[in-house]
Amino acid sequence: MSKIATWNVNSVKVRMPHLTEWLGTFQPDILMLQEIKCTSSEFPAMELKALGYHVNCVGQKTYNGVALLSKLPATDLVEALPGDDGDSQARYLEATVGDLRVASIYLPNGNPVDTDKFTYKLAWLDRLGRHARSLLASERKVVLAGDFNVCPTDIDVYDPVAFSNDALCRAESRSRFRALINQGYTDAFRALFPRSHAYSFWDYQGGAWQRDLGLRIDHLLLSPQAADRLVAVGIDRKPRDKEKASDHTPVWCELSD
DNA sequence: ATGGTTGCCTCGCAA
Repeated sequence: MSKIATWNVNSVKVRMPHLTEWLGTFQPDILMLQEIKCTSSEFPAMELKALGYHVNCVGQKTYNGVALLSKLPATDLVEALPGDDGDSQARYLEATVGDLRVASIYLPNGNPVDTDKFTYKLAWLDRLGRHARSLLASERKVVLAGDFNVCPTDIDVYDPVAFSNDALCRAESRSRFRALINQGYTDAFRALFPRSHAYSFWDYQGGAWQRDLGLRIDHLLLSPQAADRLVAVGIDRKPRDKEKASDHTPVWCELSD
């Protein structure tokens, strides 16, 4: 059995106490991190190695940044989403861990929608779609995990009307996410909880966490070979309830061997 | 009500 999780930590340096505690109690085999908000050389690799994890990351100064923690070593690393050599933002890390091909993804937010940020997001989603198709063709167990910054449907957002023009909910974003599903990827959480309103992100503002005004934007997408092994999935709300919490909380799944 | 909060080598920007 493998426990695989994704967590947008919103600054790994600030979140190290929560991260180390969560690793110790949950004991994931693979954890994909987003928004580490530091360069690769600043990443606290030594402390995480001391907890029994192999550490790989793609960082940049101030913004973005993704990482991969794994109990088994990671090989054959791809450190940027293929398809645009001019894209220098640290948003993608893919590797082989055991018999899994995994990717840590931090998709562009895309707001405001009347700017080039939205154009960049849609282009990034198109690139991800092309690359995801090539991964699917490998017929391996693939897990695309991360902060997709897409609410797939209206049940994934606490106020669909208020968010209807937000980049996370716009039809252009949802159609591209749905295209991934239509290729053959399974949204792990939705596969086992078809109707539940469960969120992975709550804004820091306005008491959103206390009022459960959230969005489900962190996802685990499984290739058919991985989806056949899916035995459990969940959203661990406990870290979000702590002092100095990230605005996201971990999403996890278990795959049988 | 154009508010509110967090993190970043900050005096605004991104989320």
